[in-house]
Amino acid sequence: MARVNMRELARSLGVDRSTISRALSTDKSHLVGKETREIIRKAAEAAGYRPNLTAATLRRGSSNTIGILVSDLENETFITVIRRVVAELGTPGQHPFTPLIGETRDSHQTSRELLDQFISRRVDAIISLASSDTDAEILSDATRYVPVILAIRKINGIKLPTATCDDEAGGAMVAEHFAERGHKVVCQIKGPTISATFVDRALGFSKACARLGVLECEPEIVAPNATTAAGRKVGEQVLSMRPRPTAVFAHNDALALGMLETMRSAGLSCPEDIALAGYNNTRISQLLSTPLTTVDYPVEEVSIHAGQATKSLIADPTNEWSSRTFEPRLIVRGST
Amino acid sequence: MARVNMRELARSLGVDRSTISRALSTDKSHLVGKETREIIRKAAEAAGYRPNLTAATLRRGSSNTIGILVSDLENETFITVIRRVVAELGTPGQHPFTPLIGETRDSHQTSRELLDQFISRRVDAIISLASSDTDAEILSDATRYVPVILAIRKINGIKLPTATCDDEAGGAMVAEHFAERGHKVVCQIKGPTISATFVDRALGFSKACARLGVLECEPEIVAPNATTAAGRKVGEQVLSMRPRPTAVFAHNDALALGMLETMRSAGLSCPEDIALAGYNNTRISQLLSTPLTTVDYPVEEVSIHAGQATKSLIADPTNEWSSRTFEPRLIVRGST
DNA sequence: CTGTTAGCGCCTTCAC
DNA sequence: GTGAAGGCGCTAACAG
Repeated sequence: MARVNMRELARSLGVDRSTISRALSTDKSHLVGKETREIIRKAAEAAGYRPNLTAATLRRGSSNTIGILVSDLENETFITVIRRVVAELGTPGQHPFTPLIGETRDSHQTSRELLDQFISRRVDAIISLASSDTDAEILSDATRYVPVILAIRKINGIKLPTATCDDEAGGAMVAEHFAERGHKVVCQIKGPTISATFVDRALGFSKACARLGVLECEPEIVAPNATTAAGRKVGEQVLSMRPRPTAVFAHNDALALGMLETMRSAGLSCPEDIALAGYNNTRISQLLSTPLTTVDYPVEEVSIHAGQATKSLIADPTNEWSSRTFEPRLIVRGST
Repeated sequence: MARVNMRELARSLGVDRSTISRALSTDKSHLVGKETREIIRKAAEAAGYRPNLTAATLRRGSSNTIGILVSDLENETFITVIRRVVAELGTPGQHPFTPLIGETRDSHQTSRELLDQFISRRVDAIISLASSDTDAEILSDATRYVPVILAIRKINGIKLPTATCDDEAGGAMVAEHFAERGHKVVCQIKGPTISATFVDRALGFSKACARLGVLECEPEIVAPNATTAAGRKVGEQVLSMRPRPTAVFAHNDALALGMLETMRSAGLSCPEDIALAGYNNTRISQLLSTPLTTVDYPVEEVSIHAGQATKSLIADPTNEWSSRTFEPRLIVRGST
């Protein structure tokens, strides 16, 4: 694994290391004579020279890297936001920021370790799409070293720039829709309450139900994860409720999918026996046998705001940056 | 953004930098007196000391990091393999390897840039789940600096350790199944031919058709991407074929999903009007109104083999490591 | 436009 | 069990 460094390259060309450095940099190459620059570039290419970015980072104090924390790589909404934010920050090469992606799977331990890694590798900013309330401390701790931006999932009682969706409004929309359709007895399949997202969806839904005189079944149902598998499992609890709800609000599309599967196994049809709504408007939601009523997530706005906050804070960490909440939109389809 | 370094920490405690280094390391802390070690650990914690891993990497020559190249973060099979391989290599903290994930979206340019980044950041190994034939050169070039392992997608005519599925066999299985069901006129929705995966699936299917006397419609249909959107689009070409095929083999489940949607829009039902098979056995495939016949991908075996090859080559880059091909399995469901 | 020089923060050999 | 010292490869002052 032969590795040429600047010193050797310089020696072989009879110039100084600093000239090589300048010639190969994007922003200082104009300081080098055109001919010299070309010679150096060719020689570097020929020698298979690869700059050691860890050395550059050490020297420069910054790595041109951003850390992205995501709770679940199988969640389409997260992936869309990651892509959009990465595009906003510029592709590697053109723009300077290379994204480092780490998946937490909602493990506090993993979150802590990945945050440590990011900080220790001197990322220029951290964007968390994985924040749960239990991470409040480690995340605000991280801000002592590097700007931290939250997207999708906010944390209450912590002052960090955040781009998120008005989940309370989203939950309320679903409740209002159920009421309009004449449902009297309903229930929620809640996502894990460590995430403020799900707490807000639940709250918005419950408040609206109370206001509209719609009954929410007891006991409350909380899925351990916001996944299809979990939805399938807790779906059985829903079916055994008495009185049985005629409409169910699942806190995301994956949970709704699981619920749908359980219903199918039980020989129940949707929406005739039980109406069902999800959240996020993921691609599958419209491909199902019964297309799913769901809440469209303002992915675009959230991504752009998060990306711009990140850029601004990298440019100057003392910049003030406001948190913003964007509006969701109800999409009515065949399942309700 | 206050950052304490070893030197300052050492000064404040009246010990030498090297003692701090030893006390805080996992493998050399036994060289430090028990008391001193505890004092140092506490002080580091209190001061918010974060080791600068870029400096450590520079000094040590290796980063305890592996680069993972993936073509599409929305592809469930890739994500499953990533998770499995990461688990195989150990979680950060416990084990030494932190995964850096980069998405190429099948762009040669992006692949090249990410590879450069990985090499320049001195990753200890690169696992590519994104290899297309056009990347042959940059990938084998990368092996001059760091071990490169291919998973899922192999590249023909390049000698790299590879863990993949026997896609030719998988394609043949589908053709045989179609023949058994009595189909005489069939077609394929092929994935992009830059990936050997799809070339093999096509070849296996075509060979078996020829052998079994099943007619493949002309002209061949190749989707620009292996996504649902692309499947929906080329699906229209399929419907306009004359004679119209009675069975369609889509090269993955996402393409099949798109085809299914196009069929539904055209008022055709599956399998009555057209039978449909996919590939990968992704979770949605069994959740569809018409559960999809598909080919189960040997995810577990591929991941384990790739992970072990990676560990072995990190330990010693000169280790011989064989490529292996694992067997797929046909899953027959309602769509055929 | 190019060379000289110093040092980023860490780990490791060597000495005691 | 601890200290001293050098250098990993690079960039940014400063000089010329």
